[in-house]
Formats: sequence, C-alpha cells, structure tokens
Amino acid sequence: MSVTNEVRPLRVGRANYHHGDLAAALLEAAVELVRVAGPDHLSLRAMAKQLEVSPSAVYHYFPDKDSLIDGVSDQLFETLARMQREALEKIPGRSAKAAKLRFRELGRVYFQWAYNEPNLFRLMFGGFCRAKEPGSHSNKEAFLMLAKCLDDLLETGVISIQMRRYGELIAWSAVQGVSTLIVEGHLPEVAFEELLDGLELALKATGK
Amino acid sequence: MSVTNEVRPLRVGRANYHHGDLAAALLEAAVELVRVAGPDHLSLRAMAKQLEVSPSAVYHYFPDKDSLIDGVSDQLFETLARMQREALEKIPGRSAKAAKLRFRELGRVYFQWAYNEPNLFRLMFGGFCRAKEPGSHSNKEAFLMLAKCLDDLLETGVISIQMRRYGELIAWSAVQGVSTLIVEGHLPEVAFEELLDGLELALKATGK
DNA sequence: CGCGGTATCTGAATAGTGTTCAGATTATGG
DNA sequence: CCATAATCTGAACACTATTCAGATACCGCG
Repeated sequence: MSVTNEVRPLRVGRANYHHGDLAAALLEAAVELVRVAGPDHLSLRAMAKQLEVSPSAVYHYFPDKDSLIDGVSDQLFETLARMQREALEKIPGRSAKAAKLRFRELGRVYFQWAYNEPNLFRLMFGGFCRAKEPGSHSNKEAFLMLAKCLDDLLETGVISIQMRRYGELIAWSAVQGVSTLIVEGHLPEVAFEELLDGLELALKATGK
Repeated sequence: MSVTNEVRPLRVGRANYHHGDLAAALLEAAVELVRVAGPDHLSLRAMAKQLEVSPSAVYHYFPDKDSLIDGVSDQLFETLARMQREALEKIPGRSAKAAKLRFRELGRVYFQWAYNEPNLFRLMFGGFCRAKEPGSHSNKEAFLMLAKCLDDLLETGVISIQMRRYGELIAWSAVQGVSTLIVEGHLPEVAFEELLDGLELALKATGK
C-alpha cells in the first residue's frame, strides 16, 4: 500500500527480465519453503524455479544463502514481536487480573508460534542465524513488552519485589525452553499451560 | 575394553575391505564433524573419506543420513546423561546445602554442555532428530535425576511442597531455554548463574 | 584343507546443491 | 535518443545424498 507500489511493472507479459521486487519476493518464498521443508532443506534453486528466475539472480540481492536466511530471520522476529504486541493490545486495564492475562498471553503467543510453525521457530533459534548483539533483532521489543508486563504484575501486587529482578530471565528462558522441548517431542503439548501455572506461582514467591 | 575388542582385525595392512567396526567409527566421525561444522554441514562423503572408505559403505549400516543423525543423537543424549550422573556422584550428603549444590550442578552440566559444544546441542534440540516418545532417549534418566534432586530439596526444606509439583517442568524448561538463548547470542553468558539464583528463589516460594 | 555362501565394501551413475562469472537484456538519466 | 547502470541469464565447477550391479574378503561347513 506504499506509494511505490504502482510503479513496478511486476514482470509484464512473459519477459523474464526485471522481476519488480525480487528481494522481497525471495524473502517471501524463502519463508514459505522453510515453513514446509525446514531450515536445512531450503534450496536456492527451488526458490528461483518457483519465482521463474535464474538461480544466479539471487546473488544480486544476497551475497550468499546465509545472508538470505539472516534476512528471513529478521522478518520472522519482527512478525513474532508484532503478534505479541497485538495480543497485548487486546487486554487493556490496570487490574491484577488483566496483568496476569497479559503475562500468560505473551507466553502463549510465543509458544503457539513455535508450535504452529516449528520450522520457522527452528530457523530462529537453531543456529542458522545468530543474534549480532544480545537483545538485537526485534527481541529488543519483545524484551521490553515482557518487562512492562512484569512491572504491571509488581504494581498490582501479583509478584514479589524480589522476584521482579529475575522475572524476564526466568519467564523468557522457561517459555523458550518449554517451546523447544514440546516442539521436539520431549514434552507433551499440555506441559505449556502447566508451566504458566508454575511460573505464576513461582514469581509470586514470598511477596504479595 | 569389552571382550569383543581383541577380535576385530581393524583394517590390517592397507587392504581397505572390512573395516572392523565401521558403524561405531561412523558415529564417532559424525560426532566430530558435527562438532566442528554444525549439524547442517555434516557430509557423508567427508566422513567416508576420513575413514578411508567408499561413500556407499555407509548405507550398509544406516538406511540414510537421517538415521545416522538419529544414532549420533542417541549417543549424545547418553553422554550428557552420564556427565550429569558423574557430577551428582561427586556431591554426596543429605544436607540442604548438598541438595542445593546438586541442583545447581545438574543445571550447570546441562548448560556447559550447550555452551562448550553448541553444534552438538543444536543437533539434539534443533529439529534434526525428534524424540520418539516424550521422555525417550536418555532423557528418561536425566528426568529421574532431576526428580531425585527436587525430592531432596523438598525433604531438606529448601523448596515448598506446592512448587515441588512444577519443579521438573520449570527447571528443565528454564535451563533448556537459557542455554539456547545464550548459545544463539540472545543473552550474555553471565545470565546462566543468575537464572540459577532466580530458580532457587522461585522454587522456595511460600514454603520453608 | 578347500569350497560356497554371506557379509562387506567399491565404482560408477543419477539427480540435486551453492556459487562464480562472462555476457545478454532491459530500464533509466542526461 | 543514446550511453550507462541495473538486472538477470546460461554455463560451468565442485560439491552433496542416494542407488545398484559387481567385486572382494571373511566364515562356517563338509
């Protein structure tokens, strides 16, 4: 819907030269291929064939396959962060109940993402790409959302002041871990809600 | 050191036929190659060349590459479990202090494994192999060790009875998660000990 | 001791992969 | 309208997993 949208010819007729927006098309196709086949079975040639483009065309937009995967990763982290943001916006209110719901929903979106799209989750956290600095990607935003959530829980007296200090670390680690363990078949699906129960109880701790 | 050790000819002279114990040699070479190059860059041909064996020889012991990776995975899970067992054996005693040390050490071995050998960790949990049933692999043993640890913490009054119920789930998930997040560069290394502090505090909860 | 059968491994071939590079094609600014 | 820059092609190279017919070495049985 941007202004530049009307300009590109988008491969008029059958002429194959000048795709229009090949970089974006490549990323889109890559996401889809990873989604169905897994990160280790992403094939540049398969992508090129699907976009009716020569395999070497890719190298005008990405220096190599790993760079493309990095691009996909960035996009996925942004998508996940957006989903979390949207989920939070649906639960307004400054009550303890609302704060608890937001906390659980934040974790639930994370887990559901992993559960619904295991291959995308694997690409993000399976060593195919690495975060340049701790808290890069859109992880920065995700981290801030979690922090805000915990602040709300503290203010409404749900969690203790001592545990607030460890909140982000424990919650993020536990949700990340349980997602991996369920996705890879080491834990049953039902373990996730149970983990949330445990987390809430644990963070409450000696406080209140 | 087993009895069958003396029997195999182990590739006498320069004759290349009949390796001796190719299956085990393949697994060993595979572990080493994954260790240095990552799970997605494991090459059957590179393995074969290293063992001075034809590439097709592999297929007499493993139906395909994925089966070999499954074999590697099983071996890695056993190794990790053994390291945890050995770590526990070094900390005897029924005191609260000993129980706390055992709990932390169990997590530390898990994390150190991930941190020291990220590529092996990725093979185990990155979707290259899947646990057939929840609690298969030598995860069963790892899970039992963790359960025993938590029982000790309960008996010595370190953790609350309520939290005992969520102990395995929270501890395993959190340690798994923080290991992934640190290995993949989303959290700094120091986050691990901090997580242990938080976990201990969290599990204590309203009890004692 | 020798011979047949079997387990083991080879060699070649097929189909697929990422990557490079010279050159062909199209779009665009002066 | 033409030159220049951006874009994409086609062929080639060095890899990869996998299959299969056939060669090789071992082992037990007579």
